[in-house]
Amino acid sequence: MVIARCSVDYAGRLTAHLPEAVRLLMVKADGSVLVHSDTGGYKPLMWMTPPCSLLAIDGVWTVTNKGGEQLLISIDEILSDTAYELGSDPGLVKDGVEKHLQELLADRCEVLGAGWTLVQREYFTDIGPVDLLCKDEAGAHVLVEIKRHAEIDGVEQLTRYLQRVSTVLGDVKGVLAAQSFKPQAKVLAADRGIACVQLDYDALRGIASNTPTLF
Amino acid sequence: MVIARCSVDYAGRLTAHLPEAVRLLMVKADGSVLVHSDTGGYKPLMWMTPPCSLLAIDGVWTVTNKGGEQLLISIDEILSDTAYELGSDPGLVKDGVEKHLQELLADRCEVLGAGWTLVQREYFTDIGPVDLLCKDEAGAHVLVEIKRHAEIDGVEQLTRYLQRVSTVLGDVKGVLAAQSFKPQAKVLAADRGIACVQLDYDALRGIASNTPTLF
DNA sequence: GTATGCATTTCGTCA
DNA sequence: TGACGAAGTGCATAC
Repeated sequence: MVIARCSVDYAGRLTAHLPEAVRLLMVKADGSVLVHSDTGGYKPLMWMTPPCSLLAIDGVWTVTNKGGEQLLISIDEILSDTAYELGSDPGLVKDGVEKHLQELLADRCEVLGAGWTLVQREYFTDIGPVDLLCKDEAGAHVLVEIKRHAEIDGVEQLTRYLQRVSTVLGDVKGVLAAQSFKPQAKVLAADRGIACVQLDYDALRGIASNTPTLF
Repeated sequence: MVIARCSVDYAGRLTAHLPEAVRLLMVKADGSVLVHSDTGGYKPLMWMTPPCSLLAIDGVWTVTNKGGEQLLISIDEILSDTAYELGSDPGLVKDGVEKHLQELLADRCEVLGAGWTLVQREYFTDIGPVDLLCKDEAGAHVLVEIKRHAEIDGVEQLTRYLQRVSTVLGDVKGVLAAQSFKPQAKVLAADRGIACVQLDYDALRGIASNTPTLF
């Protein structure tokens, strides 16, 4: 970890240049290099992802990638230079993403509609897997696409599935299930006869006493 | 900048947990906090984007967001603690992104087809701007969508533009121009009568001597 | 302020 | 390894 006044150039998928300024240079154990400023969130100003090699000659660091991309760091003054062995990191545990929503809904697809039953999770088509294949109370097939936040892409995706699956299963309905919806997604879904069901993650995780809002 | 043995918990848009290990904690001037391990590219294991506030009590850092998201860092042992004022950073200069491709193509849309002329760049429709509106050698309108890497979404996008614009300009052709294509994008484009033109960025930047591959 | 589209997206998963 | 979809996406820009 080096704090230095430096200028940086990147030549790879694009070209970019950073004028001279004081920045934080981080070199990780896997060889990756990060150039951070004192603002701007978690994304570095410039970086090189592993695997890559670092060559330091005459105050110029040359970081080279497998694909021939290069990061050139010209160091004018070093203000701090520290190094630590951190060791390997234990993995992190996540919860609340789309896959989890899918598992919950698979277990209780009755929240999508009274009397609905699950036929298959991850129902496979040749253009990709459909999240849920259900049957409604009348026994008709329904494709369910699950999103955390539904946007226009989700509607397009489900539309493609519906077209594809209808050639196999005949007439199929579509349901877009999400915790929240963009207005445009709702409009496009309505235009294509796709129902939108708003999910309540906490309610799904808890008891099936809550009925999702239907609109 | 602190190197410490710590465990971290995040509760916000999702919940996540990091067991105790030695990690790098970075606190930027704008208040954002980054938790880095020694591997894994430029993305931190956990983070909080500004604006946010940090409260340190009894070896527990509590980072809180405007939206009520929280990052809890329990520090068991501090191995290093350094601080520097970096000052504001001058902006960086980029080159080679989609907008630049668009400018280059606007100047020489003849690489899309012999005798083609530019009608308008950023041609506006009520569902968004079309990158280029051209006329081919026969005087027919052509919509051009430019991508660095063309995927299925680009085809969908251009399809929507074509439908929309055809109600105004009558019959319109579509061209998807990109430096590279995903196979699926090519197939779907062909299925919808959209031509794909592969671009050579270096050639575009240089002399118009190179003819792009047409397929 | 909200919606839209790009990103050196990065990152995982699965065929 | 390549392709495809999700992301605590972040970020700039147009409406």
